[in-house]
Amino acid sequence: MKPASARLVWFANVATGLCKSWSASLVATLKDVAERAGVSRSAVSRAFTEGASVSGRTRQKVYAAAEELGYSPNALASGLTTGRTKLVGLVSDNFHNPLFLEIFDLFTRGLQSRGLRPLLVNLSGERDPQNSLRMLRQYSVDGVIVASSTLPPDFTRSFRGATIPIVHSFGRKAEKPDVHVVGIDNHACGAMAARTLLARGYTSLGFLGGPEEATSTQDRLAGFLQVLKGRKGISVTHSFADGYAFTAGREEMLRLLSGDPAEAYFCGDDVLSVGALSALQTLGMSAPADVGIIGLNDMEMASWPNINLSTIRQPIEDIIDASIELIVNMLDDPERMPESRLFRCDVIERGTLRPIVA
Amino acid sequence: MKPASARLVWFANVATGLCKSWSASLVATLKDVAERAGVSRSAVSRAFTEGASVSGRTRQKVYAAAEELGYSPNALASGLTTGRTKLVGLVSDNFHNPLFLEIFDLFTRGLQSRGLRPLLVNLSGERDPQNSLRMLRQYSVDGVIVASSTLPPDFTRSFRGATIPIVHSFGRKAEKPDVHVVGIDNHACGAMAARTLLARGYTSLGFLGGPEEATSTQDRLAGFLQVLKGRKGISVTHSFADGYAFTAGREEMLRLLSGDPAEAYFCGDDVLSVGALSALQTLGMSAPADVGIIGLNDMEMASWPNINLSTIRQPIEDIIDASIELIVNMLDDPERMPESRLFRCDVIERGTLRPIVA
DNA sequence: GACACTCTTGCAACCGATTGCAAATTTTCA
DNA sequence: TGAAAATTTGCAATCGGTTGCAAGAGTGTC
Repeated sequence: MKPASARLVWFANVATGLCKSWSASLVATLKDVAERAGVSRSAVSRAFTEGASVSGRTRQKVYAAAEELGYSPNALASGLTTGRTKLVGLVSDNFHNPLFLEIFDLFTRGLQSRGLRPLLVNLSGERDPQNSLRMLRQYSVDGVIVASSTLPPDFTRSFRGATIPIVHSFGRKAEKPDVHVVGIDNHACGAMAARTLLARGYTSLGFLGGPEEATSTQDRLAGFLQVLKGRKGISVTHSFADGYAFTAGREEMLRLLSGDPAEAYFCGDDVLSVGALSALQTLGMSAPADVGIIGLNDMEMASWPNINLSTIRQPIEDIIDASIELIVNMLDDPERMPESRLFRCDVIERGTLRPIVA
Repeated sequence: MKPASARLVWFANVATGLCKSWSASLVATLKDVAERAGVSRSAVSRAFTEGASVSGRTRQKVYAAAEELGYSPNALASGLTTGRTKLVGLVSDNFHNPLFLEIFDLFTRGLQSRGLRPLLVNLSGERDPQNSLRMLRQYSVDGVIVASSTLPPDFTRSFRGATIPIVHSFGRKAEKPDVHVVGIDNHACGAMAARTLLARGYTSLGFLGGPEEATSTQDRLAGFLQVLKGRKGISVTHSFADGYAFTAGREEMLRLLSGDPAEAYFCGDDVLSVGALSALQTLGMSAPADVGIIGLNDMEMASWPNINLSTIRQPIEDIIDASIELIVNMLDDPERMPESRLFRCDVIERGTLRPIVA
């Protein structure tokens, strides 16, 4: 069970060129490098550790030997002793909303640029966090990012007991959250949508939400209603789509249009809006001529000229940057008090709402 | 540096309830379980190993102790000795084509269901595989899946030297590939597109491809041209978009329409087609009335009623299943001869081509 | 040249598991 | 009942690193 180091040295003595390709398969270890450089294993370890006590001369020798052997330190072995694996769990349950491709792109790049590695976990309907938590603990991840706007509040709560740094991105804000939350104020966004529609003179308004059990849906609806409640001359209705997905939005809008639709709808997510627009189109209608539509997120597709959706922009770059920053800080200070970090949203004027009335 | 096991036992003696929450933070180890169950560490290890030699009685004792301590084995430590981490590198450079969200969804679920964990690597423009390769080696991944239809052939070639199981999904087929390739026959798809357009009576045909350097673009074009070359009465043109993305497709189609456009275009990817359709719409035109469009992939969006794109379906589920199956097989037999595994594509008739001429 | 001080280095224990081997136990069968 | 066979168990070495500690080398000063 120890051919690697033995054989390696042999090849290393034969020819550097050959060695290079072999070292790739029978991976070189600390010990191999130490022997080749004529120093102790500790010396090699220190040479690869920022700020460790090594002389320049030793470091040179070590680097040279490492280069020849194609050595690079085993992150898992070092994680075993240091307790730092640089692995970060990236947990999500939304693999159907195109926005999340943008989100994964930003997360992976952000983590990579800080030397962290995303271990992707697809919840795919699993509501019990215990399995994921156990799995992530098995891999000794340094931290966990949960990216989801739909998970029930107790999902992340389970992580509280475990002293594992966690941030919930796109989660629900709270005065005293169980874990760090980075996202937007969904309640305020709902209110913003309501005011936007009012300013354009709509008097019969509808909320076409995502799944009723999603916290984001609940909060957006609550904010929407709070602004409108009790206003005279304004009627409000609301209903929910089956999920945050195109088809769900389209179906629900088809259903609404078959009855007595509102003048304008606030859709709980852009992907729902796009579904709703498709429903309009199918019935020979369009926005804003027949029905006004405002979405939420400003996903890339919203700006496509054939969609041109008026929406509320959620600053996903800021949210993701802040999430990563929080995780990184927590690596040093895991006990840090959980806080909610919220970012402002803005209305993006495009072509699915009629203009503001004077 | 060894408070975990020591303290843990103490708590375990005090109260099981308390212990549970603590064991979550100061993670219990093999040793803790062994002590609590009154057996050796080997026994505990064996109790958690499928098919190891343990008596039922010991196993019960161990499970009971493990349950009380909230123990689950450390995957990294075990990976260190067994050489199996159950980590699989999932490498991609396409985070802008919505199709890839579907692809990531399928990959992560497929891997997870086989007990493997995806370590996501975002190439984000990096053309040199050495960095990723080194990184993946550092984490001792059991295998690597490269999911990309655009990477240059020598990207995966670098992995050949390393005896690390690798499959290239959505890659270019070859007689004797450097690594396993799973995907479609892009050349055949190009030919299929050409024949589809001919059958509908188009006489002036265009290829609107993705990036010229992408192997998939090159092969699709070659197949397209091969069918059409030398046919009299048929004219062919081709050009390339800047990337596999909406905007790129739209821009290129706008450019084409400002000149002397063909009667029908084969777009190298659905997302380009959607961009092209948007361009038509902007200029007050539509498909198939003014220009015919056929795409490739059949991404979810292609079936949305307001897009309704005629396209060639790529069976991504099959491709992904086969890729995972290959990786799993290679865990046992890493030296397995690389092969190309190709799946058939089918034309999906929707609304952007005129009907077949009699 | 001797002494005190700082910087380097190697030894050896450790991280949390696995596993070959031999001893101890149980089972089987005459 | 007893010996042989089969099963279970623990010891100790190992995987690839890290790190506290003490010894060794190097520097500066008088």
